Amino acid sequence: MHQQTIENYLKTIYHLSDGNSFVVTNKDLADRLHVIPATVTEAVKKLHQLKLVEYEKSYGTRLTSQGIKQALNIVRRHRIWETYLAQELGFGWDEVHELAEELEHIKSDKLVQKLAKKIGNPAYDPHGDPIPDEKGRFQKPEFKKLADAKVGRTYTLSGVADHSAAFLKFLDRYKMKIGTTIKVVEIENFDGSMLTVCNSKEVRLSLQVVSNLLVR
Amino acid sequence: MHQQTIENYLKTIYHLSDGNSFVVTNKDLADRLHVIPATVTEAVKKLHQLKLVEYEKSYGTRLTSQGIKQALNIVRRHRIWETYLAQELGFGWDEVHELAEELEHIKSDKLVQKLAKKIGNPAYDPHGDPIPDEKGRFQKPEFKKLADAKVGRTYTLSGVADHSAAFLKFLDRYKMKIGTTIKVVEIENFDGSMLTVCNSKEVRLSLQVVSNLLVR
DNA sequence: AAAATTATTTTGGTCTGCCAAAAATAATAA
DNA sequence: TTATTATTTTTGGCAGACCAAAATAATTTT
Ligand SMILES: [Mn+2]
Ligand SMILES: [Mn+2]
Ligand SMILES: [Mn+2]
Ligand SMILES: [Mn+2]
Repeated sequence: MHQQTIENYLKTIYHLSDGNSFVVTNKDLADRLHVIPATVTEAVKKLHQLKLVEYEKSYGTRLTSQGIKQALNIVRRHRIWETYLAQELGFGWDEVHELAEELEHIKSDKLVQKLAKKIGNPAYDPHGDPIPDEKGRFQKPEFKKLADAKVGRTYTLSGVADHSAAFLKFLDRYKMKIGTTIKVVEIENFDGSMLTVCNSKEVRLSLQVVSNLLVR
Repeated sequence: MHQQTIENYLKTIYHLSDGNSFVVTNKDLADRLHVIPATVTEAVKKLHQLKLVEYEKSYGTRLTSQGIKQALNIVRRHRIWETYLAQELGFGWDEVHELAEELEHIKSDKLVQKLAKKIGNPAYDPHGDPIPDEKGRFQKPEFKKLADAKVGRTYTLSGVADHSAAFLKFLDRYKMKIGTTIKVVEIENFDGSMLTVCNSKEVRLSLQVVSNLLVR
């Protein structure tokens, strides 16, 4: 099995199982990886032989501890690259994911280590996602959706649930980024939209938007 | 054909034809790419269909202008990465080639452009090889082998003919790098070795070594 | 000019990652 | 508890990148 294929499967299983080792379904994997379920069946069998996943047929797949370890390493690489590209080379947070998707497969721990050092071993990537350290450790931040926030309170934007370039560019237009404070002025309970104050301006944000903004 | 395969073939053809469009032999390609000649036969046929090479059977292969263009772009990427890794991330000149061999395939001109800018759009890579610009232009420096140098003269190390880590580390031990001046004190015509002065020290260099040192 | 050597191409396979369609299993709705 | 629907697995195939061995062609030696 090609290393790159393995890595993409492991990372995807990891994300679908929400970081923990919940069982992941073949169809979900197929959808995320843009292949058909039959392809996934074959792949997870091979991953099983490599002892990277536990696999019970017709039930699902979960990472073994070995699998988690590798998955975390790839996640680390991905997020280190994203952060590096943004901080060191001036890429926008809407551009870094696609590039990191390729760069994460470059096989050199030394390189990742140097990149990380250069940007000061950050704990979070440009989207607010935590970066595992060399040993895979990280504390997951306690976010909540802005959609679940209370009127009158002020929050700090700390993450995004939607990583699409479209959404991130939308946020750019409102100068919203990780760290921006958002005050909830009023919630329209007809459509769930929120009136907020953001960069000293009043902005109305749709339910779509506020449920993809993660705040603290 | 996989893009990466194409790129590796084009780059190798380019190097084997010494930058110009000399005809390259199947066997030479096979040796450099670590495949057997039969594989090359298949590959060059496909490259021909893609109009990237001219190919006359049982004669050889040469890059078309389209092929040269692409080859130069890959060479550019490779050398930009090498320089970036060395200058910006502190990798040794003996380490950068292997990494660049992977990184050169990341498909983003914007990335390469940013890397290049960060290191000041250099004209030469850490081994003294010229870096083509975005349009593929570069002037090839006029090197000569130290082996062909004259007694009593002083030269500047400007390139290396052998890019192996072993050779580069050897040079490191003598603190020789691009820019170091070398004075030829004496040539032993029994074995072709040279007595030189290098970093204010007398050093005897074997024929092997002096024929891989390119000087100006 | 033969003979011997070397290079190239052809032919028949393997392996990997994928898909389409059919068959087998769940899971859900009626 | 049947149907109906959704998911998973099996089966048979395809394309790409490769190789081994045999068949050709070119080059070099004698
Ligand atoms: Mn990403
Ligand atoms: Mn991210
Ligand atoms: Mn190199
Ligand atoms: Mn180089």
